Amino acid sequence: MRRVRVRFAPSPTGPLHIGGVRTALYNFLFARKNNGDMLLRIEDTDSSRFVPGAEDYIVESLKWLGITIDEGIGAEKEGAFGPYRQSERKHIYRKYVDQLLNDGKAYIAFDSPIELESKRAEIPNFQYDAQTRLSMNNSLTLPEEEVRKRLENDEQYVVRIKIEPGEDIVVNDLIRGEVSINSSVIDDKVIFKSVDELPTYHLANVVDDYLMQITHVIRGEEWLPSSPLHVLLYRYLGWENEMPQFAHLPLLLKPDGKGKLSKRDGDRLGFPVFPLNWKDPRTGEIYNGFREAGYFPEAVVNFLALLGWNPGTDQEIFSMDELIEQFSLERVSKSGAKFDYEKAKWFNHKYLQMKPDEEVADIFQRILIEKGFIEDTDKVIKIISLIKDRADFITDLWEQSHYFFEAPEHYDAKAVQKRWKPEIPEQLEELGKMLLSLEAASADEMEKSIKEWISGKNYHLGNLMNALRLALVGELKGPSIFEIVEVLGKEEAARRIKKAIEVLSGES
RNA sequence: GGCCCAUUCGUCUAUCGGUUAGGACGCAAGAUUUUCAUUCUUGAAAGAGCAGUUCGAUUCUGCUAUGGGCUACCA
Repeated sequence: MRRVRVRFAPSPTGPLHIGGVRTALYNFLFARKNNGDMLLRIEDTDSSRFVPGAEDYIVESLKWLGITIDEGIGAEKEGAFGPYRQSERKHIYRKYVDQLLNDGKAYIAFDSPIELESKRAEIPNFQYDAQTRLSMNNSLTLPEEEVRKRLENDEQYVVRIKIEPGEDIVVNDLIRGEVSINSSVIDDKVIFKSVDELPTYHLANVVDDYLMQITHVIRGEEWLPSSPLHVLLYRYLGWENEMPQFAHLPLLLKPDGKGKLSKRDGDRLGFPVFPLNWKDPRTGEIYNGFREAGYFPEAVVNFLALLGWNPGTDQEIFSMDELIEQFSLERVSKSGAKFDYEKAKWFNHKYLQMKPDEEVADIFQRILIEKGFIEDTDKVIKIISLIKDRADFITDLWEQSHYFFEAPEHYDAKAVQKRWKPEIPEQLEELGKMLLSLEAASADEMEKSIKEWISGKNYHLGNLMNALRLALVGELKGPSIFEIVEVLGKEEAARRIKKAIEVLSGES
């Protein structure tokens, strides 16, 4: 058995899409599960679509998610099969192009883009193939002498694969089983272009996968239709025995409507579709990332892993190690999965709840400092323990806890109307005084004393407690009122009571 | 248009010929909570359609429909 080697091979044309992230994740899980190697290769054969910074973005995204690379770009040690950027492998491809040319498996074509365009406009369903190639400008139709002259004159050309028609090509897909397609419907794809001396994706990925000894090609379903071409390429190159196994992953679809998830959907529906924030260097356009939206990488990984794969059990929460342990391509589903943002949020909620309060407090401290609050660590931990379960994100924490740090500036109008009864100011004032005279300082003790006091006075418990909450928080929300008093301290609580009476009774 | 792939609750999915078709998200109701949330309980919610194979089909086959992908000197 050969050592398992898989690759994630994105092209640096912009930020890494979340679907690409999932492809990377499945490659990674498969490699780890089988004690194999995970390579990162950059497919930058289209020089015109290169976007600066995209490669770094890819590496940083994978790193953030805990998808570690063993070999290639972003690996600790690059590895013995480099270079891992296709643009740096120029010198390697030429040899195989010549081999195909010499073996009569490919030919040189001079048709200009304009000529091809007009051909397509002229003939419906025009395809450059066995039917049409003899009516085109190429080394099959031009005299040898003419071809040589054109090449000597540095005329632009492309190399096309010469597909033999009428043969059923079978691709054995690990997820879908046998997929068969007749070679007559495959066109003579461009495999090399003289303009930048680079191969196209089809040739480059076959050559590189072969040379890098890739055993499994795990990629998106959009490659399924061209995989027979790749099989043919392996065959024409004489590598069919070393051909990797294919696994085509179902696509990630839009949550509403139709089509595969695109970058526009994020803006349109208000959630990220990229791992990290990205600013387009040309347009200045901002794309939102999961990281900046407050997601934990573990939650994103967990969510993504289950979009298109499941182990057949009821387990929902998986650590990376558990995913590795349980992952298999056989259990990847065949149909596309709609991106469910609500579920993504739920995963993050779960992960937030699982994090120790100390750890959450540590992150929250940084937010507090940014807002200008210097707070005692134990106090912050205490607050986190009180409010954590009502937050989905670290970024929700401030919204849920601000009243611990700053007195309310205004009071929720609806709540005031409902709970600020005429008798309340007097009762609250008494309560404030009583509070200050208490020896007890813990929530439990205070609860006991205050409740006793209220029932002794025959005051309405619900009304008074809610009014107190209104005075302390400004709204009718939050954890136990006595816990709040404990954290605030009796003095601060009394101050807030006084202020609420001034503000609210002044108005009424 | 041509080719390829897919099709179970609104969504993600389980089921590898015989199940009251299970779980999760979301939704609804109830309980708990002096509030909000959490939590717990309960509920509504699915085999695209039509043939065929079979004692028996969600499961196998075919057709139709629907959805998706590909059809570039892009990946």
